[in-house]
Amino acid sequence: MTNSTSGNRKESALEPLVRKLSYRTRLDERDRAAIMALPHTVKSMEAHQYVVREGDRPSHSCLLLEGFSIRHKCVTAGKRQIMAIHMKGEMVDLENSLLGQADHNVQMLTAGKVAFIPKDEITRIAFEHPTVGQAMWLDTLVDGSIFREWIANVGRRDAQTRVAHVLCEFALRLKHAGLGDESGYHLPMTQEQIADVTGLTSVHVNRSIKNLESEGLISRISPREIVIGDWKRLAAKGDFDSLYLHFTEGDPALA
Amino acid sequence: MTNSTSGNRKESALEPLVRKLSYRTRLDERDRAAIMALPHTVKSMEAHQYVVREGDRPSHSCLLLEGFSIRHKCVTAGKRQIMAIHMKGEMVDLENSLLGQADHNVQMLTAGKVAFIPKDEITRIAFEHPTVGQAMWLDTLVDGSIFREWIANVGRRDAQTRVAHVLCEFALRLKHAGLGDESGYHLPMTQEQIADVTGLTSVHVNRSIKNLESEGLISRISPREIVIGDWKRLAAKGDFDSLYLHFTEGDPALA
DNA sequence: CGGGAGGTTGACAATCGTCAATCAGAGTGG
DNA sequence: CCACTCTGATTGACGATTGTCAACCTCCCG
Repeated sequence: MTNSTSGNRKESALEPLVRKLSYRTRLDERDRAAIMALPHTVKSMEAHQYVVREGDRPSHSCLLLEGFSIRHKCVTAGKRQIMAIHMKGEMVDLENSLLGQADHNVQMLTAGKVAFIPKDEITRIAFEHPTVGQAMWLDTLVDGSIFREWIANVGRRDAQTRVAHVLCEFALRLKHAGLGDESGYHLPMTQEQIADVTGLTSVHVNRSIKNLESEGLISRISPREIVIGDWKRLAAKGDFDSLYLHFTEGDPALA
Repeated sequence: MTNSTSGNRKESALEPLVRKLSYRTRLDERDRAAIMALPHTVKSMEAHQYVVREGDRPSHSCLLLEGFSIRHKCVTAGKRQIMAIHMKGEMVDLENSLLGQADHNVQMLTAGKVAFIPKDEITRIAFEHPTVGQAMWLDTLVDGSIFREWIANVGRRDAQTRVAHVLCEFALRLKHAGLGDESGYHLPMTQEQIADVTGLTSVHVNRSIKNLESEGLISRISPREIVIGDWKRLAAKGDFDSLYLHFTEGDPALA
């Protein structure tokens, strides 16, 4: 694990955050500069390494620069539920740092890099640059929208539909992050991890994937290389409507 | 249905919002006055009446003044999932109004009153009074925390545990809203609605409740009058830890 | 008194979980 | 190059939780 601290040089590691926040909110030059100038530490993380643990009182908020991370909780009987998956450019710990005590774990899914920003700096920039604050707020609202869809996914869809839905969400989010497109992609998770996303068992996830395959909705080069043959049919099977991702929609009043 | 518009008289209907936001964030007099002065319309709503429908482009954000409301989505096959329940003093529509297009429905569970605030006024106050903006942001983060817990609830707990967990959450939230305490309360929902919260069927919710009753964890005067005999045992059965409600915890940096 | 919504119960079916064995691929050391 | 090992994927047999269907009950209200 290597650390590197940077103040506000021209090539700030926080550029992905500027890009992310600019997506739904128009930021002016001073806003951008203020984000880039946020003090931070970049840390290389190994796969499975914890970023935050439930019960912690984090002093920093985290921005994911490379790799994938998950949020999860453990319930009684040793079961685990994954509540979110994050990719390049996403803030993975506003919740835990701003709310005081972490109510869930944040863990690296793959190796990657994370920028740690003191939480006081987050609240400061939100106060001094209200537009930046609103942009982060909007981001939190989109996270909430995804949480709601996941509640519906695990609560009211059957196994095959759940898995298909997750595959669809991945496709669009990876495309949005510049990591693939809806014709196919590399799944960064094991079937057991997909099980923890969908509230199923790994055995049943395997069967569901095989069913999708036998119905011709997807094919696989290797177990994790997903090829989506017919996006529309897969989306229909997965009861997938991308509205909840709020990609193209934004409030013009905030632009 | 009666309407009444009020500008910024002394007794603003928005006082519950001030109280709510003050809970985790220290607001000064100007912040409070600005909230109270927000233009709004108060509307009496009937039970089952929709506040926002999926696909709408709401022009107003809503504050629940009296009664209970739910957020829900419909999935294929006519099934429905309730993603949130709201009570007095909660903003029930920041998500839908700020994100442009509504990704879910908001519907009254009981009769009640709702204050409609133009969404532009919400973004304006957040910009002009950053502390108020941060308070609303924090509120959004707490909502997100509850969403995450619900994902875990429907994803990884068995039927009886899910129902017990929901009963526990209700008890504490009703107490917090000044509507009861953890010794018991009146449930504002039918068993079918509890089913839509827990991802079960009404028949199975009924069996789960009866089981909780036969184990002596709760008793009922009538089907909806819940008496919690032993809070600790019920919380244990429901795998309930109130941390995720973030009642007592707040970031001192934001106070 | 009648109607309706919601609650309760039983019999049976289906989805999904558990257990356990086997397979496939990547990395390691000899 | 070849065992060896480890993790993850795959499959089958069986069991358990939960859903479905349908009946009946209870309470409230006009």
